[in-house]
Amino acid sequence: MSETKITAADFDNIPSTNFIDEFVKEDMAPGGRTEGMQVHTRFPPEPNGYLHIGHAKAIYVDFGTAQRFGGICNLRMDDTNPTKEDVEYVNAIQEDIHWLGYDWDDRFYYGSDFFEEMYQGAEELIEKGLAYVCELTQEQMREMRGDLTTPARSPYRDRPKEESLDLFRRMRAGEFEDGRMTLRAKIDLASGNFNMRDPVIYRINHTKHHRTGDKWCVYPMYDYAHPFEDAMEHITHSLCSLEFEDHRPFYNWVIENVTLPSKPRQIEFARLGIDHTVMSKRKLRALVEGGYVDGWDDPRMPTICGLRRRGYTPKSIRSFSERNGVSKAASTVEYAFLEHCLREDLNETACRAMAVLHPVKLVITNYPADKTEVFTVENNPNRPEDGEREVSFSREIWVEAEDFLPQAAPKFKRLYPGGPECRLKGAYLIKCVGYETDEAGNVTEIAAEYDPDSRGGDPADGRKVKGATLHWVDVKTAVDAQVRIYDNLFTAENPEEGDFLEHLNPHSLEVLNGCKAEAALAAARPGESWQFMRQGYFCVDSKDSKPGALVFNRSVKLKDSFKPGK
RNA sequence: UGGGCUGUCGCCAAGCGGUAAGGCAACGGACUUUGACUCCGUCAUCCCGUGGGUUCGAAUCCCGCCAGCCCAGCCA
Repeated sequence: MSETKITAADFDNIPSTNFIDEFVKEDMAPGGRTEGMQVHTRFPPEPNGYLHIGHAKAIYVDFGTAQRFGGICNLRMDDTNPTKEDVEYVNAIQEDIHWLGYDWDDRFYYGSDFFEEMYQGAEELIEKGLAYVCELTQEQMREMRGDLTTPARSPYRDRPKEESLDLFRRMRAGEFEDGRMTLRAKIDLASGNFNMRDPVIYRINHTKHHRTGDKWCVYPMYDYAHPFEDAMEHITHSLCSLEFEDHRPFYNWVIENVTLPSKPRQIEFARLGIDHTVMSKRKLRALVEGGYVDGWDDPRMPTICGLRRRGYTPKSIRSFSERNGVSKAASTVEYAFLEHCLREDLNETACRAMAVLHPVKLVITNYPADKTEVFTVENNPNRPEDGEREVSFSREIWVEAEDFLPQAAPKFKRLYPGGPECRLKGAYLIKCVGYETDEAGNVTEIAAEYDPDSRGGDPADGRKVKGATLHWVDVKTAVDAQVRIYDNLFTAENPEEGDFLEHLNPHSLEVLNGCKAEAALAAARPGESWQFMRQGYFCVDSKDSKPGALVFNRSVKLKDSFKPGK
């Protein structure tokens, strides 16, 4: 995080990346609302589930905005509803944010840190005649809320403040059961904005809170708690998603009417949507609890932990968030863009290796049966500093089934009898001379001849190689692996429409057993990503991989310009 | 139907009165011991949801209309 102190005069020199930056600059400018202050934001998740890629955008907006302006960003667990929240999630949330590469130093808060102050603030509102205890039941309140054109009502609205104060104190003391009464802000029952029709700001709930235990039985509502927390933490800019735009008038009402140490400003932006997946916690939870996926960290999930297990890197997710931009227009980004950001990072950093997903044995008929050679290949052509590794080669090797065809096909420049000379990456040039099949006609073995004068892959006479370069694995030293190939979790572009479970993709997971990998991969570590030549990027599974039993998750496939046929 | 917000290329997104950035996707081509990467080129000619208006001049200002999203939890 940036340590630089920025002065008001410096703000003009910081380029704006989005409309929020413009607002911040306006506030920080001479004469502005927060002139002379340090930009201070916060990321306020409710600890009731795991973080997903949508949160990654919010994290980027909250932490990133602070960073750009030399400011700071707090992490706050918004835990004002004990019936939904649990400590289980608190640690996972912190871990995910750190993994993404952001840090809040010692500024870690809980909304519940301010319960006492919030309570005092509520008494202040009562004393000012701006809040009252309402005894309407939930059903009655709903009935009396009015509708789009008729105002709401409450018979308790004009109750003397002494009476409300007494009742509110007894609410806190635990005299009443859940739902018996509420504290409401007294604003405008006829407002076109329902959030201003005397919103409930405190409710009774005798559930044990994950942090404060049984200390409280009255809890503040989000709309009251959030501006309060922001002000207590001296947040200058409270960035949140679009659905809270309607709540801003009440946010400001609280800031204006309760004695608070600072006056934050709420700015809303559009939340992130990605096609072929769902983002709401409710739906993600349904996928986990319904057993449709393996858990919150299933590699198909858009959760941070799922993406991590899939092989996504923090850098790729940050880049995705940043390059998506921030605006107020509801958007659904294509999954292809997320994939692009990952490829971009992995192409740079992932070591190459050879592995065969659908192995077929290829016998080099003119190569001695008892001979083994060792070739040296670079780990990453983009980064010579990553070194080289050795691969063994002998008469029998595994090659990819799709690299062979019984006969020629348009544009196909790999193996087929009488086909072009192909290069075995780092080894020799070969030509296919035949093949064998079983009774069903499946190819069981391919026969080829090699050119002994092409050691390393370069023909001695310098002739041009017509065929493609193929990856391969020596049969003698190959290690077995399981490979998991993933596809979209949903077939529909927007599964949010209707019953989202109807759009589940039955082929979102394909498990391949008996895959062959080169010997060096036996030492691969969980979480490491490799590029298996032309097959994509694969991450060693962090849960199911054990020594001697490799499991790879394909994070993303490579782009492929080869289109068979014509 | 009341309130709030949004509408610029298939998907994101700049643009803030001076004559439509960029990225992804797509499509050509070059290069290549990954049909990857990289590189070059094409991709909103009377156009910026739409109809008017103001102006020498508008995607940008004004008015109307249309479409989409959010709000009637003692959830966040």
